[in-house]
Amino acid sequence: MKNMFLQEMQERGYLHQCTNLNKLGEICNKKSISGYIGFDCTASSLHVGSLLQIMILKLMQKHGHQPIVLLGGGTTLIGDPSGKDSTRKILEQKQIKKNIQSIKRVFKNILKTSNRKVAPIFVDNAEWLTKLNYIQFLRDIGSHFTINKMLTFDSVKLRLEREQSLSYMEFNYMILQAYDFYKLFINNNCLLQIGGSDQWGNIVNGVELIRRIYQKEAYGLTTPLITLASGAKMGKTETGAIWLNEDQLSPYDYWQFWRNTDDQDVKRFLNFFTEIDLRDLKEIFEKEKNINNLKILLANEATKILHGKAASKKAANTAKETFEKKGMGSDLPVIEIQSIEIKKGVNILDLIAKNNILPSKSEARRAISNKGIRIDDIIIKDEKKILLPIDFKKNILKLSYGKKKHYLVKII
RNA sequence: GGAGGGGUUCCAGAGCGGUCAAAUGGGGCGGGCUGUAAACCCGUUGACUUCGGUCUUCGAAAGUUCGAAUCUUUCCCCCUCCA
Repeated sequence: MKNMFLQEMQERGYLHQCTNLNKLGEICNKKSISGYIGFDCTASSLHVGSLLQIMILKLMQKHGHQPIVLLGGGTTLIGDPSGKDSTRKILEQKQIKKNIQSIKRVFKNILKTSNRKVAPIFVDNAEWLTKLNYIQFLRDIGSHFTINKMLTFDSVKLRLEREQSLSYMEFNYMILQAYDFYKLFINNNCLLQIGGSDQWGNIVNGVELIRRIYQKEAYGLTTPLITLASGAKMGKTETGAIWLNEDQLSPYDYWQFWRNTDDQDVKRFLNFFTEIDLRDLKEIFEKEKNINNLKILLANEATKILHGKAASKKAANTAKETFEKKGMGSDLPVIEIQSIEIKKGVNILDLIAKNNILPSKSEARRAISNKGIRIDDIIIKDEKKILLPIDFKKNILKLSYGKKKHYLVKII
């Protein structure tokens, strides 16, 4: 008998590997379990690369299981060597604490918090990792790991094969992650750890540690690595990461990110990043032949999950207003100028550079000579253009850089 | 510990006394085509500029020279081989 939760995991494409799928299914059928995913706290916000994991936590809730969000305040002090060629710069504890606070907000937006049974539990592994007694830890936990085995894990093996240095500190990462699982198993009765496919080794270590110490079975499950049709990893566009925190990426820009999805990725992403029922999705795919409508649907739904219905609608309306009607959407970023300044005249280059539309005047000049700057959809040809009150209709004007970046310049 | 190779602009990688803000490729950005897609084509890719130029960059510092990414010295870092 298949379990609904795992079945949906599979159908949505979230499932890559599992230590024991059948057994886990049986347990999930009998009772609600809690499972955890660990998140790195290197930055003050997660980006879309972590979104799939968060969707899984949400899916757990849907099926009555309780998600545990482990914010790795302790492990971030060490740095996971998985999938990395070089040691990351080590952050200070204070910064990590700040990051955790900031990251938490996203989970509170996305996950259901009202129903106590499935409300997410937040834990920070700094709580236990920073208090470990070294000798005691080596005796209790370290004795269960053999170097022979550890050397075979990809995270270590690849680094060594490439002859990239791996510090002893990083080498210990997998043990710490195994210990996390062990801790949560005892403290929170957490039976399951989920992670990206690069976490498989780390997860299996946890499962084995629990088996060694308690002769009990815990479960591990990984998700596939999501790549874009272009082959790039998700979330790290060169323009800047697609942050989940609103203060680092506006709902409008987030909506745009999804709207600009590659054709080839759209259906997959609707499965991954929306909560639309799978049967409904199937029907939509059959009926809707205009791929752009699917992209809009994706943008609407994905933005709704992160920023809420109202923000999603607003972003969609702004997009419609701006791109379809060539007008001014209200959700476009606003640049304010003092009316005294505008009476004196504001140089277009200064305006662009000072408001970070482009990083320097030189780039602004270049953009102008490449026909990349428009005011109210008219190409600016003169880099010496001075903005004066007559350029504004009703104290407002639309400044565009390229086809997609639009700003409202307002006189205040 | 001994011997050698190397650190160049976002990345890879040329340059090895002036013609170097630095070839070429990738990536990015802009334009064209289109559908706010992909592919393709074109342009652009240190900063400031009164568009004449000016200023800051080739691991760091000091020096040689009219002139240094290029030569010398010291220092820092990485790699390879031998022990």
